[in-house]
Amino acid sequence: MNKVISLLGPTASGKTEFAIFLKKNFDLEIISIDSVMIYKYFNIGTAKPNESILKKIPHKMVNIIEPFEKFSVAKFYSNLLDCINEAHSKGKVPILVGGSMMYFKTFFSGGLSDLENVSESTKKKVQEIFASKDLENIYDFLKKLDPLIAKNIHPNDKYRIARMLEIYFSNNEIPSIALSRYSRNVQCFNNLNLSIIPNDRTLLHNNIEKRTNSMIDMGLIDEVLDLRNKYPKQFLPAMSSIGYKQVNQYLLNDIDLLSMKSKIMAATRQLAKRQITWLRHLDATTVYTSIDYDNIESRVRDFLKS
RNA sequence: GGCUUGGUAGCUCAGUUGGUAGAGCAGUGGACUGAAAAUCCUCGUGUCGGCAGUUCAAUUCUGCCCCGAGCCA
Repeated sequence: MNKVISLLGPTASGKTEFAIFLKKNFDLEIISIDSVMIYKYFNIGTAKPNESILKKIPHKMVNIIEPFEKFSVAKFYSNLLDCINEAHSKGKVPILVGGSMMYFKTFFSGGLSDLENVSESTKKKVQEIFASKDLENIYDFLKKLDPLIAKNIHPNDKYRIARMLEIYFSNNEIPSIALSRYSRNVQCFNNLNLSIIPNDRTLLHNNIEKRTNSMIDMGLIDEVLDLRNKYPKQFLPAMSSIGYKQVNQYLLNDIDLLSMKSKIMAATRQLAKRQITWLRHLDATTVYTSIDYDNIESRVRDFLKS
């Protein structure tokens, strides 16, 4: 009794509805694998199930932190293990549903390297380096410090170069050594992994268009306004996610309503593409080209019986 | 009807003093271990509106035609 079902798919592929359908037929516990739905009050733009659905059909890992809090894969992973254990202790099989593929990857590979947390002062130090030096120089520094790690990072990838410096300063070791240190709990679950890779991109794009329009109709702009009023000067990590970012640009008069919509749709399509790239290369999952209710349901039924 | 102006990649446009063209966006494929819905990389042949003329050579010059915008009647 250590079964775990995973259902992964790109945005707008209908996985959430499908998980709810499965939950009605089997004794499952839904655990969301979504880096933005974890935030409270980010509802419409994340396509989060509404409150009455969440009440009837609880989703773990949804609405677990405040908008101004910082989250991370590490926090996600330890939370996830707790949720899985809790479900198992209740005799339920957890079903992990979502599209945050790095989170899934972390779960499948049994966790992250054993690293020190990065302190605020270290973060600041790294920021100052980036403010005072050219990216090129910083990359050269990393290349001399740790050629192995630099090889895997593109010189333009500011984000990852910064992260490697943070790792270096917090662990007092070069990143490639620090990252190779694991205190992993070996993945000891009995997994059923199901992926949705839509074979009809046009259909997916149409769904994205419909869903974006309906988000706006449902009041996405008001949701962003409310968040801005509630947290006027705070940095909200989820504000840089799709939908929220573009509505903010619209509210600042940087773009008009029409281009706001088309930018949201484009960003969503790009997200779906990246998610599909992950799915093509994550192994050990059974791939479906669309949500095939009958086939997936019988697959789940067999798995639960076994 | 006359004058002005534009018609170049799916979209917005640049360019060729005549040698068949290139950016941004979109799209595609990919990378990705603590903000990942983030961050980053790869990929550009299109009757240069149509027909004819000049020319060794026209998308570029000339003429006519078609379509759009503006102004004048």
